[in-house]
Amino acid sequence: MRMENRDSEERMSLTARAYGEIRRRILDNEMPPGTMMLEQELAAMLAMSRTPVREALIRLANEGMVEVRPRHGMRVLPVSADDMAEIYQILTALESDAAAEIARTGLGPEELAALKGAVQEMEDALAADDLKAWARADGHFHTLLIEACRNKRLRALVYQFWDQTYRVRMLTLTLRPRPTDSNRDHQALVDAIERRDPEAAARIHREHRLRAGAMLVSLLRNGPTQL
Amino acid sequence: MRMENRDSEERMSLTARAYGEIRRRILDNEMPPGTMMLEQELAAMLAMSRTPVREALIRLANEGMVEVRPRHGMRVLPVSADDMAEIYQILTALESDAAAEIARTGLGPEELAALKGAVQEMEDALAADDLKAWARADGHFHTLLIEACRNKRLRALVYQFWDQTYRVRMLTLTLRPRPTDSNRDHQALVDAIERRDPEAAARIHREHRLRAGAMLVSLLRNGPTQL
DNA sequence: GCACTCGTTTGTGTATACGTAAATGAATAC
DNA sequence: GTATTCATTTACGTATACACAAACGAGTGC
Repeated sequence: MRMENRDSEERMSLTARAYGEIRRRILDNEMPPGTMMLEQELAAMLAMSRTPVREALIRLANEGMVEVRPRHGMRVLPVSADDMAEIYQILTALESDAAAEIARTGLGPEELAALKGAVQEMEDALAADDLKAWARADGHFHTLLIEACRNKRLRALVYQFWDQTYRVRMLTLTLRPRPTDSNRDHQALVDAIERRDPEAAARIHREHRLRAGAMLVSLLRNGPTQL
Repeated sequence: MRMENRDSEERMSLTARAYGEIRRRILDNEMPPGTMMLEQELAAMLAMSRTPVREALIRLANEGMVEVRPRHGMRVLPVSADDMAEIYQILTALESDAAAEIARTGLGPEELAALKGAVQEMEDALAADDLKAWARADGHFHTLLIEACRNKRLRALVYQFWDQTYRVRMLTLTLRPRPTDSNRDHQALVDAIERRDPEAAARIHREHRLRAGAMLVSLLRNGPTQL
């Protein structure tokens, strides 16, 4: 049980392990924003030498998760309201374009069914007042959608920026209003894709993300702490 | 004479120098697509040890310029027609969104004047049949424009993908039709920004990039070699 | 108290060392 | 001539070594 996971982890390079492990700790908030750690501390924590840690940090820094400051080690980057606004502008542009492309190309019946299933998951979670499950279903929906995009570079970018919003979304989950209109958006988006209407798909997705971004930004601006 | 340049280069870290130098050689086609080099060869070429070279390669690989294959060193990535299509889809989405934002925010008179100056440069170059100068002016225009975008993450992404199209644009410069309609697009875009019309700005930029992308893709598909 | 100098500590940037596994090629069998 | 095995080479992944410069703090002068 879960043997394949351990196996695959064990045959990965140390650099890859360091990257995955540090990233996981940041996303899980085990290393909250602002956390500073020296290369040596990370190396000790992960039971390896500084070399693979440094290489992992270069990637994480490129992806905007951490900052490497000359003498103070790595710092887990906080996500300010302004950062969030920037990230959502990018996600909005990329994802709405992807939605248009998907609607133009069309989706197979099983893919459409999967999307509808995810929408149903969201409805169920909302009915059960299970916000955690709702967030999972929401992630599921958007993952199914973006995976249907043929552009692998675009997919990679979207995943990268999702990562950067993950912590904030998790931590604001209980602060935001019930996501009823979010569910409505998703249903409308599936409809637009099903009827092969690229303009509508792009517009719906754009407004969906603009609204989500604006809400998160305002929560961050009014909230006490910077995440 | 160019002393400041040497100085700044000399106080850079070796990793930064390796990154800049390898990137330059790739963009200038001194290391054409497909070129394979071992870490040791690069290190010898740049008169440093493998360590900074490896760190530079990690960044270059993240940015999609090279591929690092376990035992064959680094390989300068070719840009296929499909790659170009992916990159232009992303640039189209990001830049047209940036154009809309700029039109919404509005530009100061000196920024508008600079843009108009760049358009004039393009006209002059085209009149003089100087394609090199035209490409420079075109780059100048789009740089001025994207620099007006407040979103630094978006700017960085656009620069990164421009880099990846640079070689192809240079090498196809003489193969493409005279860029008269390109100049017209730029003039129309400046007008849309000046009258603060975000929808028009986005639409014009979108179509401008879609056309440019389609042209490059078709040149690559019909051309003999992959760049 | 406050600024300033200078020695000390420490983290990093880079070079180097080293074991391992992939690639290569020779030698053999058919 | 083709396939297979095995020894050799070699490029890489990782660990370690080391010099330097930044940060820190004690001590000094005021």
